[in-house]
Amino acid sequence: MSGTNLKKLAEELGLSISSVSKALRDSYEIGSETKKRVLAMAEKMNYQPNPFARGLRKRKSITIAVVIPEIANNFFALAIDGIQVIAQQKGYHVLTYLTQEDFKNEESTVKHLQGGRVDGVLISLCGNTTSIKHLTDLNQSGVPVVYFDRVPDMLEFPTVTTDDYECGLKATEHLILAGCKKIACLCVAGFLSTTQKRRLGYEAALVKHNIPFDPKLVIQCSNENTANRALIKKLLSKKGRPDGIFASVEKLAISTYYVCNDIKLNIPKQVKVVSFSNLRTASLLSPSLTTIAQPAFEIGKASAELLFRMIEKKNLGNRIEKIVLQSSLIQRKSSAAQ
Amino acid sequence: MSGTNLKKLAEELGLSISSVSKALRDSYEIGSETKKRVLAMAEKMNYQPNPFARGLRKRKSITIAVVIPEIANNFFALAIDGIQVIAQQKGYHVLTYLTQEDFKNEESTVKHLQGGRVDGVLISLCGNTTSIKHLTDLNQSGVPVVYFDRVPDMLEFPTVTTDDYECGLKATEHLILAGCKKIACLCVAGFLSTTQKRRLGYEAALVKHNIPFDPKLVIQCSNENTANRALIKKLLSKKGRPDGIFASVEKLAISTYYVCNDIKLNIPKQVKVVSFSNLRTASLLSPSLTTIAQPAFEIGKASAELLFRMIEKKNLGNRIEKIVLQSSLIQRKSSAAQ
DNA sequence: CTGTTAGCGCTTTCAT
DNA sequence: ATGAAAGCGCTAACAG
Repeated sequence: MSGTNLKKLAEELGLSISSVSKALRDSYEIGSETKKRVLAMAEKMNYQPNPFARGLRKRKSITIAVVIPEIANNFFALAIDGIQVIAQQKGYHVLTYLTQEDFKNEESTVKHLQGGRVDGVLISLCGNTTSIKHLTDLNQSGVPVVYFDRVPDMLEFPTVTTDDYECGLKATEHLILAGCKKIACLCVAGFLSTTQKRRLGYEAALVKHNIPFDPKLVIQCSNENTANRALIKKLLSKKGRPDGIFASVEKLAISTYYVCNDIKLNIPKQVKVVSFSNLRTASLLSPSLTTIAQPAFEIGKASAELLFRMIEKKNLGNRIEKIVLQSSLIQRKSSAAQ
Repeated sequence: MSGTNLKKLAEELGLSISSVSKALRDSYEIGSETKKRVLAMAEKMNYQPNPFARGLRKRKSITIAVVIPEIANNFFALAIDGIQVIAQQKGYHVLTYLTQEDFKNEESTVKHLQGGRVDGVLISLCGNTTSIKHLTDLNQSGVPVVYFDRVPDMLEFPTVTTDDYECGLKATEHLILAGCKKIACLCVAGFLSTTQKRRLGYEAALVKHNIPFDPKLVIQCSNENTANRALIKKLLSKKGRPDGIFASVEKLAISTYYVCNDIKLNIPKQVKVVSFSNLRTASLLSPSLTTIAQPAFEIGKASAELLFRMIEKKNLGNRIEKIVLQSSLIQRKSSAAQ
């Protein structure tokens, strides 16, 4: 039992509960002498206010929730890092939830957030999310929601994203300029706007360079690594295989890396690969992979900052702010250590 | 405003607040007819109990805190994953805090946890933590604390760790058996038991194989990547450089990888490297790095399970349980894709 | 400047 | 089987 509460403090000091409360909150109604005494005693008795009592009374939790599909993924880990930095600055607590890429999980998690547990929510949707009613409900119950990276396809929400279309184009163009004639696009199935936009960028690059679009070169992958690897292996094993690969998410680039290793295909001599990723992983991947690095940390920070702006202004998404950050193409110089 | 509370539900149903409360908690005191009506109305009005009111009343938060030095680090990301899985099973919420390897941060974070915000704490200490008074205080105030991975050096606490000494020995022995004559040990400075134990394992392996111990080969690194790289570069640039490197943490292995790339030193032909790491990163690192993979996900799960056992039994650390999990040495077959 | 009081939403005796 | 009432610890309006 921590047990040190206002009542005990007040008894010890011979003051009333409310005076102690006011003294601790540095109210102008309290004399400086008394304040000192109270502060000293609070320190001595190791007093910490009960967050539940305060939350109940003030109808404020000083807490935000972060809902993400997974965390064993550099992008989200870095994003959380950014979120935490801002939250800490603001004196907020951060509840983290993993949906494990499962819509059912996302739905029940968001529902649990209705009761007033948090003052705001940051979310990156999971791959198979089709409806966001659970989130609009939450929003209507008074909780501001900011979507980051994996955002709903509609226009009416506060979002923080990167320039996915442009980067899909840039990445594919990079392969074309490197001499690739037959470029495959590895996508993840689903309605995620990010993947969609990247694929559209891929197609636009082909059009721009007068390369015919072959739907058979667009590979719909899943969340199953082994299944994905089988698909990629099949793609790269047959003759007439592509000489360029655009992996629209990091995971698929890693799978490609594996498969190439496995079937002894040299990157970049036999196949060139360009992938979305982030700085840290990019540095670990074979130096021969070119990557589009998303500013994950900055996305986290920007999302949290936007959310806090909304919380402070009690803006539930009436004035919608949309932020788009720039990714950068990173091409590592080939190395000698191979 | 969510606004749906027991009072409104009760009014709508023409029942008393307490009856509705009981019905929702499936009390035997309420008739099954009434229960159905209540449940239906709660569903309809999208009722979610206020966690603060409940927490205040029941003196229980259904929340745990996870305090870690950083998250943009595969080990901790995977550990959190494991923790979340267990917490979700138990219906608990998870507050995450990053200390950013800063003791001051760790101290103030832990202090904020005193007020009853959480029912238990999982912590991995930061590198420069020397005293754990803040944690023993927290524990005495009634909050069970489980230490994982980076645990205090003393014996009296519930911990979840890996077999660091054995693995330090195993890793070094691996290098010796691979023919290395001059093996350097990259450590991080500080009182972390993990690093200490790994270094002791390194020394033990040398003794076992009659290799003289040269203190100049033990490099004390820091949290500064650039400084570390400079140290490693210096180590590997001079003639008479080591032919084997034991990196006691993943970060240092990555730095080594960079430096070797930079100064065109071939791994493993010119320098063999073995490092602590975890499965996912191990697979990204050059196939020529051998790694000791820590079961990060399992550590997370085991830690959370231990904590919940303590919470349920109101065990504040009187009966101390210590869990040691096994790491495994992973040697990737060299690949053709280089 | 300090104290009294009501009440946030919920659970839990205790009555009925 | 249902309801009334007290109280968890805190804040804020109102008195003094």
